Amino acid sequence: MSGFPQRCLDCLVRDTALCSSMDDQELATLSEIGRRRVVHAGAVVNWAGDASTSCANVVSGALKLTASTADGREQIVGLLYPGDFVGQIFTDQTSLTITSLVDTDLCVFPRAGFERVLDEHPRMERMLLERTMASLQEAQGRMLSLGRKSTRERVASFLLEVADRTGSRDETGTIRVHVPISRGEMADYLGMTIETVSRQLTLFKTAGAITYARGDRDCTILDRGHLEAIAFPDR
Amino acid sequence: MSGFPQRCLDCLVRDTALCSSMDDQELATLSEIGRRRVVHAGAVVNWAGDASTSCANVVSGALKLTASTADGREQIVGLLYPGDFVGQIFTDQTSLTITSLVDTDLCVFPRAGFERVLDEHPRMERMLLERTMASLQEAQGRMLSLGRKSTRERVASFLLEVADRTGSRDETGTIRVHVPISRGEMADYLGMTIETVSRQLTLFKTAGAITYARGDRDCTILDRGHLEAIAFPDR
DNA sequence: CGGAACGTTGAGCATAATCAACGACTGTGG
DNA sequence: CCACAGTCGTTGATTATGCTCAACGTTCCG
Repeated sequence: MSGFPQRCLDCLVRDTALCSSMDDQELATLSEIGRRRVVHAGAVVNWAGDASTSCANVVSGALKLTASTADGREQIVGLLYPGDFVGQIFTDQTSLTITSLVDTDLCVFPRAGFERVLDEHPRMERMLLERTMASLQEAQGRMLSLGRKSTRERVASFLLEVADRTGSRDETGTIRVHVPISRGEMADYLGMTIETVSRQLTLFKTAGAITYARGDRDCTILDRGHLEAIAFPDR
Repeated sequence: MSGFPQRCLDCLVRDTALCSSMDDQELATLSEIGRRRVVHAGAVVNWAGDASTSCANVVSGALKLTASTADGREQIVGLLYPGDFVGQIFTDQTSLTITSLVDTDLCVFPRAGFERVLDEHPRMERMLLERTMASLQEAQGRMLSLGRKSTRERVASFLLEVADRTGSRDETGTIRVHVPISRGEMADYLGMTIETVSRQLTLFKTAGAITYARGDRDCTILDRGHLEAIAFPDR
């Protein structure tokens, strides 16, 4: 079957990634230039400053995007999940370091080829535009958090954010949440130190709003209202 | 002369705004739906939460984009200058308050009409995509600043930023800078208080890196290297 | 068993916020 | 013309938030 993208047929993100803007016919052109790549946990996919030669869709797993100062301070500026697009196109140099948080599958495209496909597929370009705008809006919310919220508010917001993305609610109203990152990464995401993250979590646990086993990345939200009241103070 | 956009002919941003992606012919369709609007200093152009019914190009002047918490804390998430595009398209509700910093001319389009023009003009859509990506990258840099830099570093970076955008250098190497915003707005931009901004500026003045008349928005950078060393510490 | 990585907790400290007072400048009204 | 209030910026004193430094417990591996 000529050019029919076998690999794409059973792809986990066929209907959520940028590919979902293409029909099976169109997908052939994209499929031709894409290659699957497995990235093991903790590996750096791209260093800030590298030439921008490729981009990708996240198929499974998770990535973090970090910006850093010359003296080594780090800020996580984004977390990416299956279906998300990664890469800095239309520019020759990257500004972010990309690291996998867990074993991750990528569908990688050479940048030049991807840009050519984009030229010819307005629906995909539109989808990318909408997603870029959504990322920008998310970034604006995070600027508000980083600039104006207390550490307590930021930790509470973060837990709710993760709960909304991946949490599963049981019949008693408790929400099981898997926090995909370490304390250190939470700190880098929230613009604070490991110690402060740990202390704030302990305070929430003491207050009965959450529980978790010591050092564990699984967390149960017992009192969502409590966290919401802290994350979004009305006055 | 059929549909030839008279108003656009002598437009100050004909060659820098999104319009620069269109030839005179194409511009007619955009011109038809655009209307000039003058916004006086301090006026709110849009409140966060309003329906997203229009968008615009900044023709002259300057705008600030602010995000805020329910209890009134504000963070400036962007400053817009002539040639910049304003508005949240592809979404029905706005999330940002837009305020003019000085008397500002806008070229306003109804959102629906603008989106239709975008559908039909891939070069303009591409330009908007590139600009949105640039805004996102800028936002990522600001997340790093807000999350990981000291107030001193942030104020120094800000002065350099403004100098690079609008500063004029004279023969002795000093740079005249007009800071387009009040101390309060600098604080909102940099995620700190008015008092801290003032103190950091005083420190730079005392150190001989800058001068300014008390309370003035015009500032002279005497020692760019000093500010750079503070803004970008190497170790 | 030893070491490394990670998380927690405590003590002390520094940075920046808060609270307060004051000076300079602007525009208004007497 | 001056008195006045209002806004904005500066400066000082005090407080609190969150960082730094340090110690220690746990878990996971070799």
